[in-house]
Amino acid sequence: MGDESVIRNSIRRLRFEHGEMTQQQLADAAGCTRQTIILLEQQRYAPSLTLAFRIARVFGKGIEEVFMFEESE
Amino acid sequence: MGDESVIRNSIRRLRFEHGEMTQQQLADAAGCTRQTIILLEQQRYAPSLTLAFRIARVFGKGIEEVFMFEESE
DNA sequence: ACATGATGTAATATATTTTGTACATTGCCA
DNA sequence: TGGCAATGTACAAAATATATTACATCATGT
Repeated sequence: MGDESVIRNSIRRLRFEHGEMTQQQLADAAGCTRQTIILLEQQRYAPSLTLAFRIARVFGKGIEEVFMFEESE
Repeated sequence: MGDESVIRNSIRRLRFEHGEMTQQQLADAAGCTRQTIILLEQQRYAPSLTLAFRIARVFGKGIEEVFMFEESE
């Protein structure tokens, strides 16, 4: 899928809205590494659908409230 | 993420509900290969979040209407 | 001044998703 | 009967996501 569609996310904001939750705490809650959270917050890549579900669930949100799909055109 | 959480999907059903849409047509509309659609319909793996968004969008649905997160416990 | 916790960087290794290609099967219809 | 469209299988290769480890920086509190 060599397209230019991009996925943004609000992880950083949500983390702070959840009592200054730490990257490490989120990683633990979502079952991934802190490194992964860092890269996601920096919008370096889109997560797997599985991880997206898990992260959204930590915040009690739906996937599309956390991750935004940005069309190519 | 070596866990046992599983993602199910309703692609096959949605395809038929959309005028017997062909695997190839869906693949084209979603910007992936027919092979990928086949494997997804067989629940062989979870798609990337990007592809999940694209497929859902082809059907005019939200991600969570097409892909279901199944908790480990 | 020092220790500590939170964040960031970098490099490499592993896992997973997606493609590409080639071929098999089945059902349909001229 | 023969051809074609739709689906499926198998396998290797490419692309991408995630983990691991180790170290850097900055702010805070003592």
